[in-house]
Amino acid sequence: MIVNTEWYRVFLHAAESSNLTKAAQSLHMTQPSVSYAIKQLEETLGVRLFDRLSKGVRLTQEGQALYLHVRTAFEELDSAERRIKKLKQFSEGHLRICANGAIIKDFLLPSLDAFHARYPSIRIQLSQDRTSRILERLKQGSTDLGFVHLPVLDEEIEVGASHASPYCVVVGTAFADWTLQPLSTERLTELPLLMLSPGSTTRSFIEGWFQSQGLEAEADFELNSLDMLAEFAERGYGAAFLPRGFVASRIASRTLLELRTEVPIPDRHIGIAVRKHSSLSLAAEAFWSMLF
Amino acid sequence: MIVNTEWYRVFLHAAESSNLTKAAQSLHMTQPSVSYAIKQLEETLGVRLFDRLSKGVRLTQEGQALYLHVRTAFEELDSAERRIKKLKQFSEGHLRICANGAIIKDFLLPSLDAFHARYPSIRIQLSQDRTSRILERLKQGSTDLGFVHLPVLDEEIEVGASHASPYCVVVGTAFADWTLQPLSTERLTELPLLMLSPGSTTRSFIEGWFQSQGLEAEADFELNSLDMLAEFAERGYGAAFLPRGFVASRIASRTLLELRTEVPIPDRHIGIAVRKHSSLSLAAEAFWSMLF
DNA sequence: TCTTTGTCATAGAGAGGATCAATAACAGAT
DNA sequence: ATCTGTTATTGATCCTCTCTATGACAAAGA
Repeated sequence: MIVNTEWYRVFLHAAESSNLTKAAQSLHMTQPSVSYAIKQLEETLGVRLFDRLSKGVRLTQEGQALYLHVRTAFEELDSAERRIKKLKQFSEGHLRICANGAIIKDFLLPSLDAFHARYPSIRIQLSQDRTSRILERLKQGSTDLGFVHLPVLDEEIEVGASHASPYCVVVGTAFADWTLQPLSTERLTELPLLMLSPGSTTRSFIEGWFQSQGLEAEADFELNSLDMLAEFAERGYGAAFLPRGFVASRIASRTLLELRTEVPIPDRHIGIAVRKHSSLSLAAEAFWSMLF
Repeated sequence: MIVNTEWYRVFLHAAESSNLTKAAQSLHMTQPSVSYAIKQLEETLGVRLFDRLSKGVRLTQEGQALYLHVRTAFEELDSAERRIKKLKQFSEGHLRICANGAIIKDFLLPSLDAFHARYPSIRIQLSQDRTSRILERLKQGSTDLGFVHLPVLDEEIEVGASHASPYCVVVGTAFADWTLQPLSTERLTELPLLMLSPGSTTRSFIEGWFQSQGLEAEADFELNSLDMLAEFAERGYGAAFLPRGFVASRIASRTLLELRTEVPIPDRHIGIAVRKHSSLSLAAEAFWSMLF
């Protein structure tokens, strides 16, 4: 049985006011329209829903039964619309970002500051996570933008724009004499190496650079954050590969020294990842356009 | 927010098939119509509900939230329609009658037999009850027809048709000599009187007859059913006022004797009562037309 | 790379149904 | 009897949905 659900809306109002004229008013219709709709409904269902009295209408037994169901159905639709309204407000004033820890300090922070200054009422949700988990979250729709190092090979992910992030190798002042001339990659391996824990894309990036030259990088320290790497490098434990932006102030103040290499260290490329075909929230759109 | 609920129906199918073309098929519409409806819904709610992919559509976060609500709402409407269908079948094959005990045997039974013979599949629900309670049940819609003694003064009740039911006074053979000549009402009061318990309309009817002649009827026996009254009269305990139809066979077999009275005992009038303006069920309609 | 296939979107025309204004019909109440 | 408040009916109108035809696009395959 297929019943025009708009008739149910009319029925609902009629049942609640027991008066077709009043129902028409609350529905912003005329009384004959209501009368017509009720008649259609009754004929479609094959049941008389109201007894017509001289001063209004009265639900029949069947009408009463129908009313209970229809009321809960429309209450459900009401709550659906309220829910949507809330979600809309929320998502419009909401920016969800995931990024690698390396990227946050090196690249994201200034943009984020600017965004927050311009749209202070937009709530920012920033999650630091590993690249693989960021992609997962994008795919399940629980974040809007993902900032990851390229390349990203996932079929369902799209990289919107990219940004080069220069890397450098730094040591503490204890190794000052290593800075006098450019180093071959081979000589570099003679230094103790400070690296992130295995599995991170940043570490793979560095290992890949060595491997492309037929050499094996062996980590002497395995630490969990860029901060720790910089800290240990400063104290003279060895050499660390870090985003130049991240260590720029330390290099300027000469607590860290940059090594020159014969083979240049390639830039890494930071990309903005989104789920393919997903429509961006307004906030995400705004943030995106502030980045470039 | 007022949203055309038919759009929700389209949305529901689209969400369930993740494919507007297939949704259109299951809705017996064309794909552009579905596309249009979804667009309307999205614009009205101000939210994008689907991401459009190259092979179908995918619910957005908001769409998923909406879907859950809309689904339960339409499930509710479904169950409403199933409920109505059942009620319809039921009420069409269902006759609900209430009647005074006195009327059942005296008047209703033969008609009921005929009705049952003609419509054996229609379920008959017969409740024996007091007049006041019958009127209550009519007013609350829990019975279709009420068979009661007239007059009925209730504002909300309508009496459709009436039928005269002759009454008589009977005694057992022990009082045979009382039958020789017509009795004045005064003499009648000298007999022990067998009556129904106080409060019944039948008893009021009899008391009213005495009172209209300035006499007081005093009950010697107060019993609860016509059968009991006949039984006690037969055994010679006194005189009972009973519907002539009810005691006809006993009079014929001379186990009960009818007294003649100078002032004739008026007929009682049985009426078919219905709630004013209520539409009768098919079965009730059929039964009604068999009565006259 | 080009074609094919499957998808959704758009445009414009058309039809059908909901809506309306006017009025009738009806029942209670005054 | 008349008045008031209700629902039902009618016929015209208008709007909205639906349709056909076509476009646009993306993915898969030749």
